[in-house]
Amino acid sequence: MADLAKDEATSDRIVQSAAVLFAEKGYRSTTIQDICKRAGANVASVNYYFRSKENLYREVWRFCRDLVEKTHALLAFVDPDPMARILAQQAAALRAIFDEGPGGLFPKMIHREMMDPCPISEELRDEFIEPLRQYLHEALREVLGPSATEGQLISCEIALISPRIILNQRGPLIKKLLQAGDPTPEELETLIDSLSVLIEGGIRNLKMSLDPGGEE
Amino acid sequence: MADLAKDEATSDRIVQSAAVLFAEKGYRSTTIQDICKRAGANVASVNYYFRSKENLYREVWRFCRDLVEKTHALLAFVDPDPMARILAQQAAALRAIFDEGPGGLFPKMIHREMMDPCPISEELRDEFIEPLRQYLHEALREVLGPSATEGQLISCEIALISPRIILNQRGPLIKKLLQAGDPTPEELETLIDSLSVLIEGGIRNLKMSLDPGGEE
DNA sequence: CGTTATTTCAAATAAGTATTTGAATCGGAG
DNA sequence: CTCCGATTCAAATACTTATTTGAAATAACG
Repeated sequence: MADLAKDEATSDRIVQSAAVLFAEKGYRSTTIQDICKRAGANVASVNYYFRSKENLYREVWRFCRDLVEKTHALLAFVDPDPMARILAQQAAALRAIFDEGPGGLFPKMIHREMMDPCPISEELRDEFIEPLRQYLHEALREVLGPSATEGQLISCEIALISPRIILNQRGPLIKKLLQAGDPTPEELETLIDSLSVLIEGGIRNLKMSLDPGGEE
Repeated sequence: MADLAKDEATSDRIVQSAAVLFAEKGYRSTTIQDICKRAGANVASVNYYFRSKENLYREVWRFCRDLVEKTHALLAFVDPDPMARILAQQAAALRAIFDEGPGGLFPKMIHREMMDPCPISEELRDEFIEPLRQYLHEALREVLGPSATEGQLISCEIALISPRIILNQRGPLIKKLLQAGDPTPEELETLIDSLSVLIEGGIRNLKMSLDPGGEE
């Protein structure tokens, strides 16, 4: 039987290789052959251990989520200031995108999935993605108050999440904008800072347009 | 010989069908069979008239661009206030994304292309996309002044362009956020308004962080 | 060692899609 | 009408990629 506890079992190597490739290129653009080459395994191994590519994808999601939960309990520390929570989540998400290590995998999977539907999108969204979105939604509601419409909250969510997705994708646009390949750590901090300043000013402005005599 | 001037020549029907499908699903996800079915033509027609899918794609770009130039001369009217130019471009781009008519095709092609590289990305970017980006870049420079770094300008570009791309893609995220399918015209205007308020406040905040004693 | 279960592998199969081909059809010029 | 080039078409080809298969290699265990 497959001894999954052993160090370099083939099925483990496949999950790990697949995680990196799915996070980087998405479900559809990653072929079984790529995965197996990287894992040093035969093409038949994926179907031997996981029955199908789709099933391997499910496994990879669990693997990445468990990785995150093992390292730092997500959202454990809750800042009382909702704006601080929003900005912290944003900064963490952006940093994860450029994190080469295994901690970056789960956010990358999420951002891929938001863009490019795979055959089991629905299932994944409810289990892995929706909770994080809810967290953001509630923080926004708290910042903007009861007079904000749902449509306005959604606009904020779009403004927050879309840069993450775009930066994660490393598509033609980003390649052009970040000419010199990936940003250095300092450039990354600058980027995160600027995007924070933009989003914070944006949300403040929206709040002001709702509630001209704001309390401050 | 193919009489392209005639009303419903097959090659015209193919270009038009292809434009709609490429704009909606991107280069890779659109098959020649889809295009031909929509155009009521045989699968061999694409290669008969255009030699290859790639070449048809080039043709579609020219077609969409010419469409735009015929209807409203792009960027012809230049507002002296750079912030107004930025917001106008943003609103126009967002509206185009939900425009069912042929005028929406060109922006949709651009937004697709920024996300999903096709075999001739480089060529297209230089010819069709870069001029629009330059326009935005210069307006941002004018708003933020000489003390803004290039990195900050790029952050603004990302904040502006990424919501467009995400909304254009109609991917899983947007499907979830805009539950009831496409927004009604009123919802669309609300969305555009909110995003405008967000971006305007964001850029103002960034300017303020550069130049604490702003002239106003 | 020998038997049995597990794992690996190269090759076969299957399914999707772009491209090519050669015959059939159509439409206008003579 | 007849002929000829232009167009359409169904079928063939080529390529990519997921999946299956059956045999060979390996490990487990008596």
